[in-house]
Amino acid sequence: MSPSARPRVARVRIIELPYSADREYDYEIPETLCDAVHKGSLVSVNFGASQRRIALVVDVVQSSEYDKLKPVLAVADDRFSLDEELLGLCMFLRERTFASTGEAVGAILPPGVSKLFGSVRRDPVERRYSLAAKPDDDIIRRLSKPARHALELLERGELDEKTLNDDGVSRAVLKGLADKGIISVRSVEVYRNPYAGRLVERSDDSLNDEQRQASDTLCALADTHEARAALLYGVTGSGKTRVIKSVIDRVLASGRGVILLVPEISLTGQTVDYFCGCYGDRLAVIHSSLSEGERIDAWKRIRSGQADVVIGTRSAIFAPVKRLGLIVIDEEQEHTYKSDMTPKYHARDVARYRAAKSGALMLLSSATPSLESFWRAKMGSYTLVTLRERGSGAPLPEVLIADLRLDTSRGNITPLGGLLRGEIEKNLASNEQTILFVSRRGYNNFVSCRMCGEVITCPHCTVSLTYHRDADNELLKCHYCGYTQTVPDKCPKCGSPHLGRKGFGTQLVAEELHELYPDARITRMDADSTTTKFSHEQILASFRAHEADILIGTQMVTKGHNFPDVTLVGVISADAALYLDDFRATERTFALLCQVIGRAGRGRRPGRAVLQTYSPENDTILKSAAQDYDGFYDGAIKLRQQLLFPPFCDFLLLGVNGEDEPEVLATILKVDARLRELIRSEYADLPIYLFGPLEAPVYKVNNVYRMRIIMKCQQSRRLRELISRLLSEFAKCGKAHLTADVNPSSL
DNA sequence: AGCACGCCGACT
DNA sequence: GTCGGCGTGCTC
Repeated sequence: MSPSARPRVARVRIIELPYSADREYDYEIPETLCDAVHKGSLVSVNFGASQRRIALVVDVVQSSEYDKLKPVLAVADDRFSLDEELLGLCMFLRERTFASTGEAVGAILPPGVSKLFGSVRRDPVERRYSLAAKPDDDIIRRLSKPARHALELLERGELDEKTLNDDGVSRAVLKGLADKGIISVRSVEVYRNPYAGRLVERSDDSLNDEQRQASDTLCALADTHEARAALLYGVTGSGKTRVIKSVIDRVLASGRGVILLVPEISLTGQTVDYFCGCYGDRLAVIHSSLSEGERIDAWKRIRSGQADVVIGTRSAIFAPVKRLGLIVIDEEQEHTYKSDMTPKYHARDVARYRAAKSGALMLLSSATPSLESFWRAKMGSYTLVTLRERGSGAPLPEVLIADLRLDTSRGNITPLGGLLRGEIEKNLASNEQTILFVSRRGYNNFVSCRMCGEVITCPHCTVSLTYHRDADNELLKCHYCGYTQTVPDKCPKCGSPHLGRKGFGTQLVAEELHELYPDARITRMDADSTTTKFSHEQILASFRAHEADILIGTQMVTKGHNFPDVTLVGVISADAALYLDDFRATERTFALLCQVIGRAGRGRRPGRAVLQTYSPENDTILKSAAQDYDGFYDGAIKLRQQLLFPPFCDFLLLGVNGEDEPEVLATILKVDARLRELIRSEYADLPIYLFGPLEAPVYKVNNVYRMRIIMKCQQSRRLRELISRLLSEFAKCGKAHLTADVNPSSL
């Protein structure tokens, strides 16, 4: 062997090891695999006592300190290995979110990692036929009728089997011709793409002066090819999508790729359609309800460069886009961008990392930005680009605040107060459409005893059950674990038969409306009525076609749909989300109300909105009624600063979960003691406030008990080191599991 | 996580 | 005397 021998040692991390064992191990690369194994390869190895494991190669080196190396046994399909950029991303994710390497790889790669070995997946192929040799007339004469027909069709060029079949040419005929050498066959890999061939009319995407200016600013940032971040802030209807489209065009024209994140695919059908229309085959759509095959194919199209625009939900931030030039996060404040399952990442943090690595522009877009992002924009770390005009020229809707206390004092206990009923009646009379928004968060629609006050709760979770009614059943359902039971005829605690429903959900509102306005056509849209894949789209399309007068729905109805005939929007309870014990409650309420209000009057006729509330003087409600984001921001950010809340600090949530309650309690106490000890000694330099141990707001879910410690701190390498040590020490406890979540979406 | 090793109780 | 409990500890 010459001294310049090829590197023979693979430095790997084993997939599916607990946090404490997740470090680097060295393996020898056998001669036969030398060319195949590289940084980012997935390999199979024996680990410990002859266990076959999958491992990620993080480096390839000349030699190892360790002298008894085991060999690398096999290498997985190289199309699913990580390139330098994705490998870095994987390590970033591992460090920032305290995920194991396996969990990080799982988030980045499309198929289950475990499926990379074992049975070989066959790529789906399609046969294509074309003319080979020009047959002489004599032959032609001897061919069957369908065969001659096939030749005619193929005169114009290559065709796929399905098209030929549709034209009456069977597989057998084609095989015959192919055997005679008259036509040739080739197999091409096809990609499963449910969005392929979706026909969408191109819409007008010209820009007004303000939009043009915004676009110019953003394009200039993208053109620097340096890591940049910007916030596009503009009211509903100001044409943010058009501006985004023009920046995407610019980046694509420079030969670079784009990722566009949306909060939820099913709720953003119009946006997806719009971009399908713009980019056709170079677009890949990624979201959670793709099948595994579709997901793998999307990944391959992106990795190979055939698709250079990706639109998708949170996980699309990991798409292997080549020469990434732009990452757009639409509706940036939405909490769906924060993953609450391991790895517990925020898409915005991943975007910032990727933008930094590839010299791309990260563009956040919103009508009601998160306080964190708007603050960063004001502080200058993001370029702030503002759209003030409503592009359509339509004025903002008139907002009426309905004081529900007036109705209650008159003995009216109904979700529909007098003011709102009056407006609905006006709309019905003039044949204009209405949207009613019902928030089902919090204690809506539960059953309680009128005598002792007992609330019927789920036996597996510490939440009340929600009342549902279909054709002829009355049922109580748990929205956390799915448990269902019938409505009891007497109180389980005191035996009283006087059980009553409190609060209201979409169903109750729908029933009330039916009673009040038997002739009105009413549609309901919520998690119960949209169980099948495209039912959202059907309901929305039918409503847009004015096949119903009133649409009742939850959050789903608030997203960017354009309904020109809607002139009235009603919010059944504007308070519902205000008093949740979460520090982002007001911010969410504000954004939600602004969005709902924005649904009204997007056509020619002016719109109006009715907000029903028990606290008409509440500042958040007043500010949202005035669509005054800037005013809301000023107040809210001052409060955050006084209380030292994000963005002025970070939260880190340590949780202990387990089915054995005493075990969970014992473990959280041990974690707490150890944490305090570390903070007092080795990590005394870190500024940390500890709260807890506390029960999680929903203490038991699906029979899992949840305790937590909340840390107010400042993200840093050293803080992560502290947490990482804690996780290594406690991850081994089998019966109660310790997890960490940095800046969780709610506390 | 697995799977060894290891040191104590009830069985062929 | 052995089989088997699950408490530590290691895995290139």
